[in-house]
Amino acid sequence: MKRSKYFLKTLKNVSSQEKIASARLLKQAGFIEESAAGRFYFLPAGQRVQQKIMQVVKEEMDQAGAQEMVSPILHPLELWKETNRTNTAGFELMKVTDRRDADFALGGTAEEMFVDLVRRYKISYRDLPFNLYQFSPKFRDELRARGGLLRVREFIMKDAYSFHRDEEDFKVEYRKMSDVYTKIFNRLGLETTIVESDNGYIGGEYCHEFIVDSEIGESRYFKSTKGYAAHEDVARFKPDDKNLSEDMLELKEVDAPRGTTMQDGVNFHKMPLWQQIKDVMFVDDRGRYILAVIRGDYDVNETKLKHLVKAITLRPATNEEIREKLFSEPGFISPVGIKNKLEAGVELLVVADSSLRTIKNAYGGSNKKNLDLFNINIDRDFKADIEGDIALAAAGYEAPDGGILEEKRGIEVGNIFQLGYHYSDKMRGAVYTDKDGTEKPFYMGCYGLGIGRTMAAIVEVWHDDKGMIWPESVAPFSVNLISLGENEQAEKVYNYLLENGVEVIFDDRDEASAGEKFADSDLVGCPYRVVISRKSLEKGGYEISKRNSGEQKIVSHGELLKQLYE
RNA sequence: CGGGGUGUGGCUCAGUUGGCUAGAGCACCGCGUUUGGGACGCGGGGGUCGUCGGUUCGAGUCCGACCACCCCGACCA
Repeated sequence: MKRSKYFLKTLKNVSSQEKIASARLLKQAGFIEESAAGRFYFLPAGQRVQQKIMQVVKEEMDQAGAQEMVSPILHPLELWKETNRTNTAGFELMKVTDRRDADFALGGTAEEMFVDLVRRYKISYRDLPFNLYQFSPKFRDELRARGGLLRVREFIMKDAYSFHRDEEDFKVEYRKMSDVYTKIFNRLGLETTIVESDNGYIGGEYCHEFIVDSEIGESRYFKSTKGYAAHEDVARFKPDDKNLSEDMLELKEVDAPRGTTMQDGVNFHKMPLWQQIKDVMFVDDRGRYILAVIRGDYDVNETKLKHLVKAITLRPATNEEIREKLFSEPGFISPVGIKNKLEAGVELLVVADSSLRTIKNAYGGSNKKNLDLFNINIDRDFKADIEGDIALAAAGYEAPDGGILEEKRGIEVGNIFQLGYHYSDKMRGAVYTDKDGTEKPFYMGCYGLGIGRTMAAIVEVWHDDKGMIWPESVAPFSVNLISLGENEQAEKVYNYLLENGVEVIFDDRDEASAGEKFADSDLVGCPYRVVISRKSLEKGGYEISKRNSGEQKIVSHGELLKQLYE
């Protein structure tokens, strides 16, 4: 490709507001251009990169036995109603209506479509397992797009869906996909951490995200010094035992004219924070009151709580609700005796965090203003409806594997989900015929990979103050050939490289100065730069330099190809 | 949805207490000179100042509404 004719307009000045390197560089180098917020044009150079990323993904997916296909982008809305995702999808679903008033969702993910496809056939256990995937535009009406390609409203995603007889068979595929993803990202120049994550509205049993560490990433996760890694929403830790050797003392009420915060309790009673009980009242989507009870030095993890009580949404209860519906007092809520006063029709679930088993003789509120209780002990003084892990992890805590948790930030570039029977249960007829002649639901998995976000992540990792530094696997061109007043010789080299299958962009512009060509070359970031000038010819050939190391030397015409393939 | 901010040639921005024909740099076009780190000279084209309404002799500038975009938060595979 000749630069003089290539639709690549690099910019000298780019908005000072753009602080994220990948967004700034991709725009400045003319790879992408924003249409409306979160919707991007991929210009020729950007599209070359995008296609190369897709090519790597395709090669590895095919190698793993997955089969590429494509589904419609408009999904019949009835399908989303079947799985109730019109309400629970985490992103606002975009809808369109056709002239006959038929409603469609603009696909943000395609579980329903693939299940709907598969259930149209009579599938035998002999057909299983299989894994179908596609590259297709996805639409998500995000509240806020940000960071160039990092968070957008329209993007190309590789999404794959696997169908299995049972969990055991699924697990083979899940592990395989995990390996495939690691390999894909490595080929793209990215190191990823596999992080346990929340499955969110997709449902299913568990999932993992692939995260590229980066300061500007939006995903926060915890990593143990011994290897365990989990998203902050689901990260587990071992609460340390505090005073278990103490004897249980008698429950007693004490005057406590104090403020309503945890710290007020500590200051007033001069007792440690961990010995206090923290009580947080929520209301869920069904109107149930949920009292989360946890050790005072920990915080409640709403995601864990939501899963434990099987709620779709949670909100904090208001002070009025606490007083008028639960007959308690904000700042003095207690699990002790709170259920005794409930009116008919008011449902209250007491959820205790396992950390309450690490302390004895706790102190805390009494459901009455300015009165506290001492020596509260679980089981003896109150019973939990549900007991489990609802604690928010933090840096420095002990990880489940015995290491110490460290807080990390990163960009989520892919994820893999165990869907289990989530979709095949909800969608009628999503069954195969087993060996014994009975119909059984599919056991499923799905596997997503954002192409544009991966591109942004590559730039975040691979750039310097002059521009991007593309790994060879995804560079728009391998060679940026620059002629400084030696167009005739350069043209020969250009044709020679093309004939030998080298992807080259030839900067043949007469009107651009040497400095401009060099600056552009650094900005665009092709792995190799080859300069042909009077100076290089005098030294016996062409100057070749590597973008990633800056290493530079003069090579003769005959050595050029060898240098590029080294 | 809450808080903050910005809308002026394609881009980055200036434009004073309301006052002459609305400016600069970059980009673009023409001619010429240039080629090892974002060249130079001369000439040129391009703006209903986000939209609508209001105040005024007069509005880019003041007021109101709306729209778009950006940042923070909420939210979020």
